[in-house]
Amino acid sequence: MSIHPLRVTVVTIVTTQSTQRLVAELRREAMQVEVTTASVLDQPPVDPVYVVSLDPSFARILAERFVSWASTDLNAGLIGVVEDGSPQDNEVLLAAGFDDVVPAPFSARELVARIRAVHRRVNWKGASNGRLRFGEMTLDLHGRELWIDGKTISLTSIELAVVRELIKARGKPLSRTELLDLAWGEGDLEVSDRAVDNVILRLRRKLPHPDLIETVRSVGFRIATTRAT
DNA sequence: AGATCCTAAGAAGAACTGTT
DNA sequence: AACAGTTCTTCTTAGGATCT
Repeated sequence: MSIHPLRVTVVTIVTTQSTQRLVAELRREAMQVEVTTASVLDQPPVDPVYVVSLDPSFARILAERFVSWASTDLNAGLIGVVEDGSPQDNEVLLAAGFDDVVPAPFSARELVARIRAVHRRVNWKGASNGRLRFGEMTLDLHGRELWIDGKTISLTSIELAVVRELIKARGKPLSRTELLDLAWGEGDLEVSDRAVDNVILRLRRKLPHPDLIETVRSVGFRIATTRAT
């Protein structure tokens, strides 16, 4: 069995000593590393993992841009490295959709381990359509897991189906009837609207922020496109 | 008043364990 | 290894409480 080196792109605005040390360490770990600037934003992602070195003054602005860019490809993972960042900076990046955040100064070995972990998640079972992303949520369709704010939430099959359809609707409200058709399927099984209510309730209990699923009165439910923090 | 939320209870199936 | 019994998990329904 041949082993292909893991491809990693390091994105940096300003190349610092810390960045150089990071690149050297990744290469020592037999990773195929490319260093680029934010101009990478203009191109579709080609590597499985992108390590983004962020100055805290840029972090908040750039975070959303990076995530929207990487979301166009369901196989790109994002790790933010924040120079002199605060816990609040980490929270902002995780909430924006980064898969992981490592505050500098960091242990190179720890970062390498985190890269491998994100790579495993991103390339789960090698499926190209195994993940759905929307805002701060990433849904692993195969592993039945939802990642929010760096937390992993296990879902049952019906919870997974409901979240999947809400994410696919991308903020558009879905009625209970639509959710029954899409998540439960259009088989002979008779399921009442209350079943939808209860799955939504269970999901809200599991989510770190229950308001991520909004009730649209007289219409149905939708994934929140914005959330007050 | 109608819509939504929440809790409790029961059914069904899956997973686990012990015995042969 | 195969089977049976037990336990656990998931899903659904019903009904009352709360909200708009």
